[in-house]
Amino acid sequence: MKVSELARTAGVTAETVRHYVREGLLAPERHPDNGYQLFERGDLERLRFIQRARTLGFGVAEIRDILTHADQGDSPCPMVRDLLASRLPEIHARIAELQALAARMEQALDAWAEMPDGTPDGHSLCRLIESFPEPLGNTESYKELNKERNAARGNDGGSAPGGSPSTEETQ
Amino acid sequence: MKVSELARTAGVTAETVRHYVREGLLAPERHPDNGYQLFERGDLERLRFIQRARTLGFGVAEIRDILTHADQGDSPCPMVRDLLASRLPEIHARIAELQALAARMEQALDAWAEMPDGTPDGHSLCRLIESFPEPLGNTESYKELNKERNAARGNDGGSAPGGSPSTEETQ
DNA sequence: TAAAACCCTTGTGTTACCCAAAGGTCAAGG
DNA sequence: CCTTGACCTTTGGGTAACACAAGGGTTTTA
Repeated sequence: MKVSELARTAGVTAETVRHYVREGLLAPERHPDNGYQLFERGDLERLRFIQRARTLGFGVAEIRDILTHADQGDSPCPMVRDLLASRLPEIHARIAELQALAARMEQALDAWAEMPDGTPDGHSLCRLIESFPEPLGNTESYKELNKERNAARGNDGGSAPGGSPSTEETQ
Repeated sequence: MKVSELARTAGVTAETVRHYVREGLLAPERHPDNGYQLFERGDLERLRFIQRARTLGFGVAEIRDILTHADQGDSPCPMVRDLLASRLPEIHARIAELQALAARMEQALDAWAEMPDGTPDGHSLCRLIESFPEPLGNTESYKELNKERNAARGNDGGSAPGGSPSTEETQ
C-alpha cells in the first residue's frame, strides 16, 4: 500500500498519514528504488488503533508512547487507564467552562435585545460588551477560560517544570 | 503607566499586554528617551474591554476589528451581536462533542474495570483500546472531534479560501 | 555605585494537522 | 517513445494566544 491508499482505506487524508509517520507512530518500509513509503496490513490496523485512541482523547505523543511500549512487549494498558482516568476530570472541567461561556453569551444576547446600538462616544466602545462584568480578581478562572481556545490539554495536566506560572516581574 | 503596572492592575501578565500591543489592540505612546511603552487611563479601560470580550468568546483578531470600528466612529455593536449569535451554536456543538468524549472515556473505564491488562501479542496492541468501535465511515465527525483538541474556533466558521477541504489525490 | 527590578526586541515552543512549492515517478494512451 | 496526469517525495510556512528565554539597555534603590 502506498500513502493515499492507506489513507483512503482508513478515512483520513494522506497528510495525516504522513504526519503520523513523521511523528513516529507509523514506520513504513521504503521502496528501494523510488523511496515510496510501503505500508502493510499491520499498518492499517495500527492506524485504526490510532484513530480509536484519538477519539478517546489521547494526543499523538501519548499514542506514540503507547505504541512504543506495546512494540517493546510491555502492556500499555495500565498507562492507558491512568491517562484516561487523569484526563477525565479535565474534560469535565472544560465542559463546565464551555457551558459557562455559552450561558454568558446567551445572557448577553438576551440583555442586548433591548439595548440600542449606539455610536461609540468617548466613554463607550460598545455598551453591549461594557455592560458586562469584568473578570474581577479572578485571574485563575480567566486563564482557565483561555484554555478553551488553546485547548491543548495534556501539556498542563502533568508536571510543571517551572513551578508557579505567571510570575514575571512579580514586584 | 508602564507595561507591568497596567498588566498588574488589570490582572494579566505583562506578556499578554505586549501581545495585545503586537496585535494592534493597544497602541501606547513611547517614551522618547528610552522607548518604554506609556499607557494611559484609556488603555486600562481598553484592556478591560478586551478582557470582557475574551470572556465572551471573542478572538483577538475579532476584538481588534471591533476596536478599530469603534475607533473610527462606527458602532461595532451589530457586528458584535452577529459574531456572538453565529458562534453560539458552535459552542453548543463543542459542548456536545466533549460530552460525547467524556461518555466514551467513562464507558471505557467502566468496561475495562473487568478486563485483564494482558501483554501485547501479535494481534493486540492494547485490548482496552481495541475493544472500541472505530470511527466508521464518519470522517466528518472524526474531524470535528479533532477540533476539540485544536479548539481554535473562529478560523473555520467564516470564509474558506480553499474551497472543499480534504481533497488531495482524490483519485 | 552596584545590584535589583524592570524595560526592550527577537525567536522559539505549544497542538494536530493543512497547504503550497519544487521536483521525481509511474501507468496509460497516442 | 513520449506526453500527460495522477501520484510520490521533502521542505517550509501557517494556525491561536500567549509563555518563556536570551541578550542587552534603563531605572530605581540600597
